[in-house]
Amino acid sequence: MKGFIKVTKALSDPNRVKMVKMLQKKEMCVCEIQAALEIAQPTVSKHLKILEEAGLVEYQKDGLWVNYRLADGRSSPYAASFLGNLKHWLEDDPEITGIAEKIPTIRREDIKRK
Amino acid sequence: MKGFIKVTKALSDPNRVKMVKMLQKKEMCVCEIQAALEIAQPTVSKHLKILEEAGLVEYQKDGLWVNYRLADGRSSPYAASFLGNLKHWLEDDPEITGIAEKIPTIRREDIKRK
DNA sequence: TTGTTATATTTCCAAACGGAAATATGGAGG
DNA sequence: CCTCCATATTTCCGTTTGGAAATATAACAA
Repeated sequence: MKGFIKVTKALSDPNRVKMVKMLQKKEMCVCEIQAALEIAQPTVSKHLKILEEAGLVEYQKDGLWVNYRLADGRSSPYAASFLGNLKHWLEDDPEITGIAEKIPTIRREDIKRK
Repeated sequence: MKGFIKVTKALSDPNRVKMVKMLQKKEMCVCEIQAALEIAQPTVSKHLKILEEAGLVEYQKDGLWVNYRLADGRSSPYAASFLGNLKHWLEDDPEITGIAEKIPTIRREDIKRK
């Protein structure tokens, strides 16, 4: 039960769902996700941790960057199933398509922070 | 997006998931669900409303009783999909099997309130 | 009508949640 | 060593959530 609740809870926040949908397109680092969603960097990190603990995403460090990608589903059958469904779900959602259009314009080298 | 979030939010609480699993066995009234979960009646009603607004359950009045059952899924494709998955998911979960064993012993005529 | 019963709604409280600001960590390059 | 820079963690704040108690609603019965 706990594993199932972790996945549904992780997917019960719009920004986290958007992150999953973004990562369907390509692997992204924290700062790219931040640029796409326009929320603070610590907030992005917190959300990504929740997704990771639910078995929905995984990451790989590359120098200073941390690249996140969709998990393969080995750690949670529930996560695997939801990730499968989300491949076709929400594809026509305006919030999702808006972000999808924005992604190609985001390059990690160009991101400025204050 | 909103419809999807409603379903995942509805299924992100253990008691609500238990309600769905119970209703897979049979149609139940509020007082029977209350007896099975051992939580206060207003809490049961509140949870059922959340499940109903997510398109996961529906109800039919029968005199004083209100019988809840799983929705047919027409109101939400997400709800329909999750209900399908939940038919086999959590079947061996101890929390779920414990409740499943308890259900046959609950008869609405025997339930006493204070 | 009055009373009784099952359910819904309201009200309140403590805990959890999403968010941002400040701070800490840790790798890369002088 | 020291300084950047990307990310993580901590801290705090306002909002939401799950819960129970009190109250309201609605349907049956006398």
